[in-house]
Amino acid sequence: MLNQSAALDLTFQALADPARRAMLERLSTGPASVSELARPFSMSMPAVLQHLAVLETAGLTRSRKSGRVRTCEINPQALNTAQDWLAARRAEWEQRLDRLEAYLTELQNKDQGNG
Amino acid sequence: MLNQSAALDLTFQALADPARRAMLERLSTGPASVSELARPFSMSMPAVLQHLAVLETAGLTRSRKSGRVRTCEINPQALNTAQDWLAARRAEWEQRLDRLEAYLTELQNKDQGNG
DNA sequence: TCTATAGTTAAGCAAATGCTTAACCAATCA
DNA sequence: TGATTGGTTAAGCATTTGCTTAACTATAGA
Repeated sequence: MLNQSAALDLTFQALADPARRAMLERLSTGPASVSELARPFSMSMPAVLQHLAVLETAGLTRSRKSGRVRTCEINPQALNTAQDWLAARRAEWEQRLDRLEAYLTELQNKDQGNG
Repeated sequence: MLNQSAALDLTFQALADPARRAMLERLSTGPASVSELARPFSMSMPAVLQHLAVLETAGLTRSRKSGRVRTCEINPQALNTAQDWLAARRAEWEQRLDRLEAYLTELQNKDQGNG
């Protein structure tokens, strides 16, 4: 079991590459084989394999080999970790703005009381 | 103007480091100076500066210098790009599951009609 | 059985990353 | 004015990343 921070490291790192995101985009429409995932890229097979390994290590995809073809699929649950973190940051920020607004309103009210 | 993919590269790459995420977490509670952001880390000042540069280049933060202190703040809008991409992937996946379910239901209905 | 297909491993390399130390500038403050 | 504080730049270095080619294994089909 990986701690939360290490999991986010792997997830965001995996998402930081356009080829890997393209693979995820393809996989979000349904499972695909390795060579099918490789097709859109002008990249050697080993390079594709390495990208897939990064995705799988991050838990963003799973795969199983049957015969000589390996079928990959997305693991949408893994997107949660990333989404939750982003949502939490936004929430904190909104909260802070709310407090700021409340404070400014309070100041204004005091001011009107004194004027 | 950066294209969408390059923006996502920078954003996810910036989020992939625990120190940078910690800085963003701090900033999501309100603005802070460089040295304030540096305090929690056992890391040289230049290292901190570099992390901040990565965040700012990705558009995740902004900063202004007044006197000799530079004040940084989060730019929550930049989180949108990342969140939107994740949401789109999830949506595509859900859609696919829906279609799959519809198809299976259809199969089952046909089967009952023939049985 | 021969051969093409699908994937895998190993080794190597250039560029990017994350850090360091050393040297420095500029705004405060005693 | 001289020292301290806050930040910045430059140079260097170890590690990681993203890719390559070459060599190899295993399954499927003619």
